[in-house]
Amino acid sequence: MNTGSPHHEAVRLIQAGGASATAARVQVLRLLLAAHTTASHQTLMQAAMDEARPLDKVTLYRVLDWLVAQGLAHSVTGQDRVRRFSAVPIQHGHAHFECDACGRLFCLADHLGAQPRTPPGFEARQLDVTVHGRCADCTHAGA
Amino acid sequence: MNTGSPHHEAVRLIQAGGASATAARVQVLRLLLAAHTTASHQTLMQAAMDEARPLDKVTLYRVLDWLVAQGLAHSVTGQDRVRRFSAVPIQHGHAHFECDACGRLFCLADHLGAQPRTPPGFEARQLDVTVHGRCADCTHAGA
DNA sequence: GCATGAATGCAACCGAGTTGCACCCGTGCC
DNA sequence: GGCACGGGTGCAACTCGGTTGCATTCATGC
Repeated sequence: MNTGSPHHEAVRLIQAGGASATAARVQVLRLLLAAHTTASHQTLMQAAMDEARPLDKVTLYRVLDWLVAQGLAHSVTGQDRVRRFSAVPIQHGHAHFECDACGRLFCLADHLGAQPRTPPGFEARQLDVTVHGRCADCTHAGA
Repeated sequence: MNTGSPHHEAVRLIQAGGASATAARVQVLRLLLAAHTTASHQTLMQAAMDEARPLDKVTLYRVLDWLVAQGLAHSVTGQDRVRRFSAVPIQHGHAHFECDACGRLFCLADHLGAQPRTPPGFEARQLDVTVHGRCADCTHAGA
């Protein structure tokens, strides 16, 4: 198979779960795979527009939710209250980096540290670590 | 001084910065101090209503922003995209616990683990750790 | 070809948060 | 006492991310 093509890679990933690879799903997943950082709903809308295949915003929300439910993407909510999505497969417990200057969110490869102790009775299930600061671009631009 | 009275404690904290302790500021800070968990904007609106001293929502937003700017409160944005506020003084690097069942956010006393490694060029400034799971109330209710 | 269900598109809606502006009220000055 | 001034407050309208309801389209199995 042609794993070199982002399009076919997206189709392959979607069909791997036995689901039908509809145009919208393939397009969104392809855009997510192509994005180097996480992508917001708005970014994806714009990207779809740019390639002359505009997506309905509701369809986009539904496709994104579906991708997250399928484990093909994951979402992070930034400080600006905007959800951002990434096609990185869920490595449970990977950290994020949020740039305070440009607002972009990056997935970090590094694993997490120890989980903080929770009060008695509290049942911890997942750890969510976000590093705030400046991304390489903004550090460079500001220096 | 009467540190036993939440009201006077709030007045003292506000005036410590040389600012005027207006009714709205004292009321909001008092409500925050009285809350055992973090409080959302809506919670505070309701609490103010309950004590027959309703607050304008804009005033509340402005007072909260002011309190955060003064370092008298801090805000956390949950997965539900709602900001929650706490009067706990900023101990840089304290973690939060977000209950997936009831949505409440708690401040954890425990310190954070090691900061994940960031890619080259990235400048880390602050670490934000949130544990997801079920709070004591929800664990108890669900069992 | 046709029934069926999932996926899509459109419009209207919701809720958190913001902005603009008028008003109030305490303070300093004459 | 009257008045200008400025910070704080209240109201209304707005923005924006996201959701819901519903009709339509499309793929799929029979």
